[in-house]
Amino acid sequence: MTSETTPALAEDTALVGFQEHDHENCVDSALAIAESRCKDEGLRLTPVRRKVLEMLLQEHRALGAYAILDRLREAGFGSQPPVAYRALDFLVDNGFVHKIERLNAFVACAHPGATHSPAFMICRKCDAVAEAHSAPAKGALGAAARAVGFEIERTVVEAEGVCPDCTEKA
Amino acid sequence: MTSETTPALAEDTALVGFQEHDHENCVDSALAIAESRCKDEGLRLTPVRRKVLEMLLQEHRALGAYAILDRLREAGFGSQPPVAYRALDFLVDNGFVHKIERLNAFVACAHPGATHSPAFMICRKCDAVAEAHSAPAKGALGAAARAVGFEIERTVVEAEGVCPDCTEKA
DNA sequence: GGCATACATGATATGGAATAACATGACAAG
DNA sequence: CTTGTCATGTTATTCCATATCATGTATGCC
Repeated sequence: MTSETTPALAEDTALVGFQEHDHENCVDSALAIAESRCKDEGLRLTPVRRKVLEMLLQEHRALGAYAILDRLREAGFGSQPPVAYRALDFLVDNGFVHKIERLNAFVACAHPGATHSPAFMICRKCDAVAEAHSAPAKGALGAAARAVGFEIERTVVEAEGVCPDCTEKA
Repeated sequence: MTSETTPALAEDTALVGFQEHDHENCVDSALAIAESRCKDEGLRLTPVRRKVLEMLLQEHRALGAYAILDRLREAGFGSQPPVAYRALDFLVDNGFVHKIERLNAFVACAHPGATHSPAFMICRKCDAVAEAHSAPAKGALGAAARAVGFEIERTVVEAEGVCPDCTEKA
């Protein structure tokens, strides 16, 4: 589901996911950014954590916790659920990885470094996931929240539909 | 996960959204609306389905599938997972119930009758859930989708935070 | 009525997601 | 060296979800 058609579109903003890109480079640079950010902020990007991030970057799609666990086992790490969940917790808490609630699965963040409130487009045919930015608290939801006195701390925004590749094939 | 600490519903009022209301009446009228809509559209609101809807309306908060299953068992229905999931599928497909992805749980729709794309406010302290309307496809996400050719069919919008009651208590 | 069909339910079994609880190891600070 | 903290590992369990097959029930058609 990665690489294939799709012309280059305004690259540097919002979208990564349904477009071609230099994959090798994107994995390496994302890992480098993660390492540097961890160093700066005193976070420990340990081997398990790094491995999980690396494989999510490599796959470039959402992986379930048990798929991650399988790969950890193959790589010689612990293979019980908490091993994966703890690494994922760390990565999610620090913004390196996002959880896709709709799929109960995880993807590497496409915009590392930036603090953001992500939105996702999920293809129901091929499970490809693209990350965009959202500002849900500024629209109708934000108004509703203010009206009743609800304090928004975090938002989940996920659009389900069909990606350009799958539309084309059909 | 959804805590089972409901004090008996002796009162006629409970929290919808985060506001008081005439609970008895709201359950009855919602059931009536559902029945009438099913009749109109040739849908079969069978006993299991009706029971599930009724108990979600009664509880007025998100219930997990197995909590629902427990109640079905008590009411003399089948007690295996598919029984609950099939009823829930029917109710969700027809807009009587929404699934809260963040909680892997289900709530009765607060705006029956209207076709809508709901948004939710979920209190992380007490798990209360309020429903609002959203139009995510009209904002930044919609623009991003159009830009890459992603066809949005459905959206999940869930805000996590603290409800007015819990804010007050703190 | 008898029959075919579609749909609803029931029961079994299994797979995947997530966490509780407890033990060990590595390491830095005092 | 001891203590505290954080990361990892392991066991066990609970909850969420679906595939599969069998049975029942309403409906419409001949």
